[in-house]
Amino acid sequence: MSNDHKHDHRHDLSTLTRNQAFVFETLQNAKAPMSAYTILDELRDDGFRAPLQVYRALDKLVEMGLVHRLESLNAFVACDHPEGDPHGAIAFAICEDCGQVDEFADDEIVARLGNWAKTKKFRLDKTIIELRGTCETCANA
Amino acid sequence: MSNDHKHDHRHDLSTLTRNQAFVFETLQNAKAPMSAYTILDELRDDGFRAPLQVYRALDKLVEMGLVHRLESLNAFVACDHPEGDPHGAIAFAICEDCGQVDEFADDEIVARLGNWAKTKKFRLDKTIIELRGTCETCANA
DNA sequence: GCCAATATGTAATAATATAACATTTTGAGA
DNA sequence: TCTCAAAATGTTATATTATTACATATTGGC
Repeated sequence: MSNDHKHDHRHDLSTLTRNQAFVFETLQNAKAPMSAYTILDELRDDGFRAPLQVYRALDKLVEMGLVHRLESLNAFVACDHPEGDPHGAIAFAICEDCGQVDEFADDEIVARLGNWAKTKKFRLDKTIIELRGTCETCANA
Repeated sequence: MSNDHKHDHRHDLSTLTRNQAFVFETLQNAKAPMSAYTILDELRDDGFRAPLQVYRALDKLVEMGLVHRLESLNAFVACDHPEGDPHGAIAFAICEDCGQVDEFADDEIVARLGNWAKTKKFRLDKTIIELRGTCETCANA
């Protein structure tokens, strides 16, 4: 059985620490995924000086489910889901052109992967689904 | 429509260049995914001296469909499929413990993702599905 | 207030990946 | 076979992403 549900959005934003809040806000304002180092550069003026400050905040935010890491980009996005709406595995569609990310869930896919895991007795911790391509807008441009 | 089928196993192994053959053989003999730098270290004795020699061979091998890149590991594995058996998107189940990778296909999942893309008019170039967890053997150990 | 857990600051370094440029090899067609 | 363009290779330097190690500060339950 998957435990992707482990990290719900139980976390009140007011419980974020100073650094976590800065990083989260930066990601929320971003139009596309950001690398840790890009975030760092944006936060120099707010007293950030080292990568670890960003990585540590990101670790927590991902753990809380407020931020997602895009493995195929080595970058991060703020979660798109309505506050407090917990979810299982999510798929990301990433436009190579404009960088925009569309986040969606498909229960049937999650179920099929869970089933495969069950059959193989594979203990599933984390599911990564990323689609790379071109969004409608960029395809028409 | 996905064009994940673009890179079939049309490529005769005899068409591999010297460097490609070395890298491919190294991956085929490996029990777990290898990073580019680990491959480089294994091939020092065969005249490899720089990362680019490995990355360039990997690029071609991935293009040919003989090797897969695991995005969540920044590592590479030799394709597991019988020679000449073309395939669409593949899922990888990666054991965090022993590193072994189980490669599988699920047409229904591919279809659903393709459908999502069609609906959103997203031009799908590449599908990444990676399951992180613990394999049966390691779970019992 | 005490103290343990958590968060932060900072420097150094490790791990992964690409840019830029020179040279060599390969293979299709004249 | 010769030619020449495409592909592959060699090499140095550098960019990008991520972690280790250690010191200090803050927070919150008791």
